[in-house]
Amino acid sequence: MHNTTLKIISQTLNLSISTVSRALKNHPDISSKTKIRVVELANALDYEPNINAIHLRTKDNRLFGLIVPSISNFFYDSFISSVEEESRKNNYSLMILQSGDDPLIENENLKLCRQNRITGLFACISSETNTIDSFLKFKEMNTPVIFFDKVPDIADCNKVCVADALSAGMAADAIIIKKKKKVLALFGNEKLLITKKRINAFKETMNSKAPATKLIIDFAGSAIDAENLSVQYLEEKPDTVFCMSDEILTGVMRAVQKKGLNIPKDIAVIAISNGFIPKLYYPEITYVETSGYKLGKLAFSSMMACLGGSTFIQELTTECVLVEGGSL
Amino acid sequence: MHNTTLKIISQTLNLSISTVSRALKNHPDISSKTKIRVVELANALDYEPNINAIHLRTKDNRLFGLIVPSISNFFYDSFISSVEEESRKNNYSLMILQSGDDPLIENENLKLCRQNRITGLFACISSETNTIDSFLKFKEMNTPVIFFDKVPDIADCNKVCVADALSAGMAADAIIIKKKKKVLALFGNEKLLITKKRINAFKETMNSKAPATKLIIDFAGSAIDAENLSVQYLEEKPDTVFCMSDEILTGVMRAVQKKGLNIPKDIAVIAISNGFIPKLYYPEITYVETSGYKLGKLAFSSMMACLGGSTFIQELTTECVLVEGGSL
DNA sequence: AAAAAAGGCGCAAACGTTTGCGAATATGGT
DNA sequence: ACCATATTCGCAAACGTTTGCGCCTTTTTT
Repeated sequence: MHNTTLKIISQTLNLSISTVSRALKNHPDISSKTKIRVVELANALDYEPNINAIHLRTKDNRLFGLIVPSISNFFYDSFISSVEEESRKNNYSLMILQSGDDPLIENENLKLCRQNRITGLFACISSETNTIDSFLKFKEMNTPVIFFDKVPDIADCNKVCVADALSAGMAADAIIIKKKKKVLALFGNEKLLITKKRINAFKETMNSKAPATKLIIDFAGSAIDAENLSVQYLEEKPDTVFCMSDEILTGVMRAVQKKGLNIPKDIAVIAISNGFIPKLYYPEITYVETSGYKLGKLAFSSMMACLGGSTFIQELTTECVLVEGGSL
Repeated sequence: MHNTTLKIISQTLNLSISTVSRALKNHPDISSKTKIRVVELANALDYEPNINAIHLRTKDNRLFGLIVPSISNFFYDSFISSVEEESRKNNYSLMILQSGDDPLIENENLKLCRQNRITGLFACISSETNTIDSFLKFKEMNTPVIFFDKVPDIADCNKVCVADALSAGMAADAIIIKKKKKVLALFGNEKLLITKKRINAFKETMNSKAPATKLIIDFAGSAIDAENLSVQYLEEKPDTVFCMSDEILTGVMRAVQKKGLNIPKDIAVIAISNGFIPKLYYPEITYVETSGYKLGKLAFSSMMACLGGSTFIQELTTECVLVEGGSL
């Protein structure tokens, strides 16, 4: 059983608990002789401070909550990976929870976060959530909330996003440079803010800089959807297909392979992606990178800014870059 | 600020702290009248019990630790997802940590787990770890450790694995049925137990049931490695390639696409996989499924068995199934 | 009607820390 | 030798719970 406590150390050393406590934190009040004695015994006994007692006493839990629709997702997992890394480096623990896109579970998770007195929350709202009141409770208690990726459509909250509009515009630019004439553009869930932003930017760029280009636009709710739609639209012989996300890309690629089309000879492909999926194919798919990893770093620094006292509400976006594969 | 405590409730209701505490847990000693009063006020004040105080008092932290080389991995993320789900359902919190395959970080993580007095640990050891002493410390303190996926090569510890030997054997059987004559088999890190098991089972099955089949066997440390090796070995015109893992598969597929080979006409492909990657291609890759999700469920139930008092050391494996794509 | 049982509640200790304050001892300056 | 100042340490309260025990009222039993 693991039960070395300050009390035990103090008793065997004939010291008071407070002296031991101070000795272990290198407090100037304590002589170096006793410090050595204490530290040595502590090591010998495998002493580990009881986190619960510390948190109870100090009221600082050094714990972040992170809520995400699903951990098992090629964007979120890299985001989480990034936040976990930073948290550990900064001596914070991280409680990761998944909502399954279910507002009920989401609320349970928020409750868990409140019970655990988290010092800050990273939240990606589920696509079914239509009220964010429970999130606002945290603001009342002065716990910062950093929304990421899927953020609420209201003003006064901290958000970090990949550059939604910019990335779609960059993809459009890349298409225009290659002088493509007929583009199939597939987007995700029509209701999501991220979709709206991307489709608007994409359309606007195309219309303003290359108005002659023909556009076929549709929305797919899943990879399967994207595959079926692609099979259908490829009959119309577009010379390029643009995919708003990795999920769409996987569907499109299956359709392309199914039809036996050669990339980039028969058809060009470009996507907005985290970077993992495009590298699975040969030639690699050209994509505008929206890195979950970078987003995680950004979210974390935003969190630290809030904890540092900044009351400045801000909406940050990661920069994004075009990664050339051979598909365009 | 969030600071409703039992004390506050008790004072405004002219009750003792203990009565309030008991009322909230529906203790039979308390009259239903006061129970109602207490519960109503608690709700009105948004009372949430302080987890730290509870844990300090009860010495039961209801917290699991989970250590994995990387969260951002198509096998582990589903494993984690599964464990998180079960933990939440059973009112446990989960602390997820990644080692980055670095024994030093691994040790830091273990320390964090000890400090947090976790009630149990799910551990996947890094491939660089050569001593598991720090893991054994947990056993001394009666905290169960369930090793998963990459498990130590010693006897007296609890392990859950995908059916390493069986899955490789099944893949071999599938190849034999198709009467393949020359098989390129690529495996992962040679030092890992999982690799040893798979290669032994694969070889044995092939040798005993189809001794005439030519085997080209090699090891790849990464997807890039696998790609390069494949490009090289494909010159020898194997009719089939077997991939020990998803990582290997992605490398092989890039090589196949690079060479412009048609699946399954020019070459057949079969893998051991989680199921995600094989579905990205057309035709889908035939694979023996080793589900991270199922493994997570298994690990969790094994953990619960340990906590339930079972001292029975066991090594469990998930069943596995052949999923036919069109690649063989 | 007296004794026994049951119901409803409070006291106080304990979990393992941190920390303000005061007390004892040692050190320095003149 | 004396006072002032450092140095080193201990006391005790506090963080928010849980829980064994005992006390005072009621109700039930005989």
